[in-house]
Amino acid sequence: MDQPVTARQLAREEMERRILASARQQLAEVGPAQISLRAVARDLGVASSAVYRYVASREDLITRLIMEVYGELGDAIEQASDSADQDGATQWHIWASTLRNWALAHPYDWALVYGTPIPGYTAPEDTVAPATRVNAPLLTAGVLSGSGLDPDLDLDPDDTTRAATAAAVAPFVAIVGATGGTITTETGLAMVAAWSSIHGFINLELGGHFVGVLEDTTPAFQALVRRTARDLGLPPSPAHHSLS
Amino acid sequence: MDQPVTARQLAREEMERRILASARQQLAEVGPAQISLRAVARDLGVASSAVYRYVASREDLITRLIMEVYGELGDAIEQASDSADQDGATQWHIWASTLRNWALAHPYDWALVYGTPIPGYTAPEDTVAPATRVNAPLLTAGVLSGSGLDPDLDLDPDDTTRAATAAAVAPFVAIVGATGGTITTETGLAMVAAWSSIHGFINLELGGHFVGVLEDTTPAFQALVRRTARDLGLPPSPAHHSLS
DNA sequence: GTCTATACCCCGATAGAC
DNA sequence: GTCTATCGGGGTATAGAC
Repeated sequence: MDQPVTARQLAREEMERRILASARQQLAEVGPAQISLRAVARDLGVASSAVYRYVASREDLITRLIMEVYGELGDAIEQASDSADQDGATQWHIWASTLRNWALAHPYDWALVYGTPIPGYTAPEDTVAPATRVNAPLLTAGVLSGSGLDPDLDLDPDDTTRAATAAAVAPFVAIVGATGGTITTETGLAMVAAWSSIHGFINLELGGHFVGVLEDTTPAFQALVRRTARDLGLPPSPAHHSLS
Repeated sequence: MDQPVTARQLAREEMERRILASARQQLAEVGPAQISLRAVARDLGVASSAVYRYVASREDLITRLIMEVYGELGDAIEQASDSADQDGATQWHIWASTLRNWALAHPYDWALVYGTPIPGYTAPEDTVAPATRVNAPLLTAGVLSGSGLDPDLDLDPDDTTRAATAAAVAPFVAIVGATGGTITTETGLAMVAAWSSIHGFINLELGGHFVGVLEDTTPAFQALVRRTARDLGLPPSPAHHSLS
């Protein structure tokens, strides 16, 4: 089926690349909800109708942007993850710090994928796979398998609640199980909590909600990461000063 | 200075009320970034120029919306807070649950104040006061003062980092101190972490990021609240089954 | 594959009559 | 205080010539 690469194909790919790049820049200037095909066309110096040869609609453009952003964030996460030893606590620190640093450096890209959903737009299933990559290091690495989480950490008030809670996180526990590791319900809950706190901190920081509350956000975030590492049952690691 | 209430004033207040109500509805339909004065005018059946007699600009309208939303959320929080005993752990559970339930019931209102910032819009200082009310119960109530946080919970790797961390949360510690309570740096950090995790969970849930990960989000959230209560050093409370 | 032209919408904000 | 009219933009998407 695949023809050898023709000049036509190369030109098309180049144009697609330019369209995406222009849209990315626009995203950083006006935000996700205001992205428009016409602005892309203006930026590239072509007629707006020409863009429709490469992008089916505005929705399609946004979908591609989302996949590209997930891809780049996934790359950043993987690259940072690979360049370190496999110590669980270290991996966790690296993952969290990389996520935050990337979000601070690319706030609109972050908002596109983890911010307020764009009204009237619903992401197709194509975006699920690249989204998974971002969190993959946490599941596949030894982050959780080495968890020495306190087994007597019983937070559930009664058996009924305990059962409902176990059922609630079952899919997550199964996902981790599919990667080879095995975790308890309690560890799954700790993971969701840790994940939530990282995202929450980043979003609160980006939203300016720490102004007047935190003098310097970075040490507070580092403390948060250390706290969650402990909650995850990860053994204390050596210094992490260089992780921002 | 204040004149007795004239019919003119009543009419004006009624019109202002309608404009805000219409904008609120629009917010729920098209999202914060797409709110427009013209749509409000259309909705109310008046000329678009007439709206400018009541609202100075689009920015002004958004600011009023933000203050109104903060006000309503603050009301909900205060009401829920007052109708319960003053046990710290219970207050924390109520605060977190009320926040989440309100967010799930009013996702666009939530997004307006805690979601991705609107590009090109920066909130004036008028919005700070109503925003504070939402978190007030956590500071003024005995939530933190009764904290029996483990004093040997030393998460900081060295003295330099410890000092930087203490300086980072100093404003927050001071805010709590101004309400009469006194907390340690460690408790302040725990508070920021707990706050972050609640917000993060809500935003991840609203963004659909728990689909396929959590079968039921409510028990997971309850477990998160219990976990953060423990992190805050709050003594375990009796049952909280009815808090959803 | 790109163009012009078009149909049919949207917006913020202001001027001036009534 | 409301109106019409206007300036000067913005947008999605398609049709049809080249």
